Amino acid sequence: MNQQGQSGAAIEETLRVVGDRWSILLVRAGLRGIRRFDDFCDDLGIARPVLTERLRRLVKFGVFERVKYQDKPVRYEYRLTEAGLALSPALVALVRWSEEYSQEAASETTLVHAPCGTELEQAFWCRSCQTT
Amino acid sequence: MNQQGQSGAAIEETLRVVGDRWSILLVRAGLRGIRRFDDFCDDLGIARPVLTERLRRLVKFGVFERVKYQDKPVRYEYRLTEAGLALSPALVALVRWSEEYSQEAASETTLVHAPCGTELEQAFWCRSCQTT
DNA sequence: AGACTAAGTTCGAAATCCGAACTCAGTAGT
DNA sequence: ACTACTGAGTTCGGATTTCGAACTTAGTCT
Repeated sequence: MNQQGQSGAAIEETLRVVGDRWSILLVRAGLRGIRRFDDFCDDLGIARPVLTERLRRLVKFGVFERVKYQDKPVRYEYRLTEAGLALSPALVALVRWSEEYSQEAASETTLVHAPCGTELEQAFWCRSCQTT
Repeated sequence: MNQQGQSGAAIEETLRVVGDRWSILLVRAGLRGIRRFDDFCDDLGIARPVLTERLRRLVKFGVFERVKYQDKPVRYEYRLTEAGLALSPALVALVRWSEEYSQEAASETTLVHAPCGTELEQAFWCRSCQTT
């Protein structure tokens, strides 16, 4: 396995979208089913004005979408888009890292292969060679 | 594939270490071979006082180590530790995301399987079943 | 001596973040 | 019809972070 090309702008690009202290946490909350403004607020302890700004930005970048969920008093909630869901491999990698290398690692999260129960590894996979 | 346990504190843990605007960029610079203070500074355009603070913190958390590389005028450089290198799967996942979902995606980075030249995918791999 | 290198520090100005209180539209209870 | 409540925000002044530019320190090179 080797690296080619200059991954120059690629990470900057992603970090421009989710590279602040809250956005990744918002995505994780979204993955856990949180959708409402006040719930994000309570769950993360983020300040309201910052939450407003972050959600707007994430909507602009296509990570969340703002969906009307009732009319009488018009109310909107925020749902992860396909692009937002696609961030989960990155989140998984970050969780993994804390489990293996963080000193305070007190967590127990594991991903398990449903058919056999073995803990999953995250690896590079070459589909044509059928090897890692 | 299914998820178990509450990944509650796990991501917060990682983000406490690399969750600011610069740390992940510093790790990426480290992976590209950058080691010296001024080079990090020039490469990222980070303000010097912030760079000082970030490197110290990353050393404290075991991502970089501060290594003396000459005596006469005592000079130190910063090298990624094993834990720091272990962040690369997360970086790869972030690069991938920008390639697939970012609007401005102008990048060309690919990881290639050296033996056969096929572009690598990132997937979950169950070692015992030998399947994804 | 004078210029240069490299890793930081110091400083005041600018941008962000924060909590707490407020707005707005509508609903529910008495 | 008055009051209380809900939920998605906005407004505000103060605290924290970040910034760029200039400075320091120790030692080398000419």
